[in-house]
Amino acid sequence: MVPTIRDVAQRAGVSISTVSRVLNKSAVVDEAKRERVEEAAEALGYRPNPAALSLLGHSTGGIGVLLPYIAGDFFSEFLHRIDRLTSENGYFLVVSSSHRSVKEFQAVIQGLNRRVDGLIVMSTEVPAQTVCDWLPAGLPIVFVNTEVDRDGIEAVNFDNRGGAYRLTEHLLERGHRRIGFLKGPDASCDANDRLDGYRAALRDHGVEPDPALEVPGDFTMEAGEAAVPAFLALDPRPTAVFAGNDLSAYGVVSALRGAGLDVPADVAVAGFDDIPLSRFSSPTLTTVRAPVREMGEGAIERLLAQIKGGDGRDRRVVTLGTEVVVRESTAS
Amino acid sequence: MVPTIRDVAQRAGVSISTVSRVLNKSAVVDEAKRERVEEAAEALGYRPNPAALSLLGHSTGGIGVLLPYIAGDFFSEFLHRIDRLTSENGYFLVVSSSHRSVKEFQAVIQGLNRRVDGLIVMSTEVPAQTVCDWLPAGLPIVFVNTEVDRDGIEAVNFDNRGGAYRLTEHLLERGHRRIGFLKGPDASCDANDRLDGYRAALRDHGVEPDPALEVPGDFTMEAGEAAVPAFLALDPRPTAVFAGNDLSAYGVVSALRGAGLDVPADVAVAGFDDIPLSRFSSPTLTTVRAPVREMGEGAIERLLAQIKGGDGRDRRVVTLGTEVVVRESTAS
DNA sequence: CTGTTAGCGCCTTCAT
DNA sequence: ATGAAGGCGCTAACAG
Repeated sequence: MVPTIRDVAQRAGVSISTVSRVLNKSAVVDEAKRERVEEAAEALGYRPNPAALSLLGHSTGGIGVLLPYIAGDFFSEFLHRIDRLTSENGYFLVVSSSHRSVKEFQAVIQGLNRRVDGLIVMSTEVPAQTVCDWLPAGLPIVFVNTEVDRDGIEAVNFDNRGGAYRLTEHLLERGHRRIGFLKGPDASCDANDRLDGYRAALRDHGVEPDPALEVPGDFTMEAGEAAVPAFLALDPRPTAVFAGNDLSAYGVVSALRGAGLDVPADVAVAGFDDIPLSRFSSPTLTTVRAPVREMGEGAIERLLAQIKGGDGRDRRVVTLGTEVVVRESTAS
Repeated sequence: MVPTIRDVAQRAGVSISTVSRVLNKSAVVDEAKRERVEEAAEALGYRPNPAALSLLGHSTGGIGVLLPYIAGDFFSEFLHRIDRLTSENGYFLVVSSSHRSVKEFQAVIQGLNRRVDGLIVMSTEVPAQTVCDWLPAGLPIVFVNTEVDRDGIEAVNFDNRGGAYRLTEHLLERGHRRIGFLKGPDASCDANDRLDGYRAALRDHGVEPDPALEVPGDFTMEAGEAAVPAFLALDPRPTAVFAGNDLSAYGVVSALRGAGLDVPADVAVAGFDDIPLSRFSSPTLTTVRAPVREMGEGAIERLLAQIKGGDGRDRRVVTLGTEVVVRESTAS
């Protein structure tokens, strides 16, 4: 069996309280006994039972991370950043990223409740306020890339709208006036913010947004391929397509080529996310880059601050900037 | 405060034992009381404290996953597969993927000990036996892509050596005789198995491996770029380079181009992993595909079987096959 | 300074 | 069928 504090006490010939005091340095203990206890603990390989600690209301040592299912590098990079800072601070990560419904999402988040000291939540479909209502007040939470509809909530977001706005401006500068937009999932706030930015840029440059140019999609490559016939059927045909994310942009590129059109000569294509592929594909893809690393680090830093109870924290939404990356797929 | 079993008992006008019996269906309880208890629990939103359960020696509900730092899709796809099956079975995932040293790796793995019911460990540098020695016997573990040096250990590996062997054969068939090999980290068993496969294929086809053709690397793109001068300095210069993984293969491609050489016309390049980029890059990359999905699902299934105590389990290493994917970068 | 004791929330005998 | 009591491992008062 795993040794308990009692085993250590027995081996050192002291009471369990003395052991506790030594190991937690919570009081002064006779030098000789201290050494005996330390030796005994070392010899037995004693480690306090985390369940007992957390039952006493102490820290669980866990940090929960809830993400939607995200493929690839955003996921791994984000988690990696969090992981580093988390383990450096003696915490471990409890991760969940597969929720097929809001119901399931809620169940997972509530199941995590007393298992972690704090939560980092990326919720693209459920607003922050709702998530908070599922949990006891006082549980530290930092949201990431989530719609925040109330004050007093901490979040690290990035500027979807601004990125889409500037990417659209880039297309306008290149002379495009008929710019198709491939939408993301209806419920996704990322998708909606990007659409907003696209529309706003058009308006601000004197181009009235045309609903016919906005084709439904869901961020998958298949949706990108499926959307191309709709774009090509328009009259006049769009000279550029702004896809809601890189993955679906590749679907668009692939289907356009299938239709005998060249990218960017016949139709320019742009995406959003700057996945690694975008730098290497042929053509390389014009897109918008999100500050993944800063988001991960920012979120965990603010969460740890909340947990450590520094009450001078700023309960607010931080929005990090995004950067337009111009590449071949929108070359004039 | 979060409601305890006592709150439920009080609200239902029964003792806590009765509540426990109802909620766990551990004994027959009077119909009327049962309903009252269920109502009370529902109304209060009662959920047993996981710490208390685990203190009683019951399940913690956690499954630990230890991975080395892996960029991109292998990581996210693997974790995603595990996550799905894990949460479907009512467990949650405790993840750690950043260990800069064996010491730290050991600390993390030991820290996870009583927090989880079982462990999935991918250890590319420390053999399975050593990891087992750090933990109490009896804790369910399944290794993934890890060197196993003793019987009685469960693991899901994939055939690094065979994949490298067959990819080398492919290059030989294309007529290459001077094939450079860009190595991975010395301590990585993946890297070593791939090197083994490369050498074996050469020998089996009557080509004596030349140590000068084996250039050090560490699986990063930078290492790939840095290695190119060494390859080009050889006389005769290699006509093909087999990089230990895709990422470093791209470094090689990039630096070869920088040196004015064409891939594959002047030098063929191949990698290992089949990252998503490989299908889209220019040129598309010849590589070896690992069965990520099967590994994730296989590992978690076998771990759950261990946890559920089915003792008819087969304690052995399962090695999944790999597949050579021929693309443009090695076209004749 | 140090040992004893009372819980933390829950399940599980043990009586009733 | 049900309530009372013991104890999982540990810390934090409380007595010495």
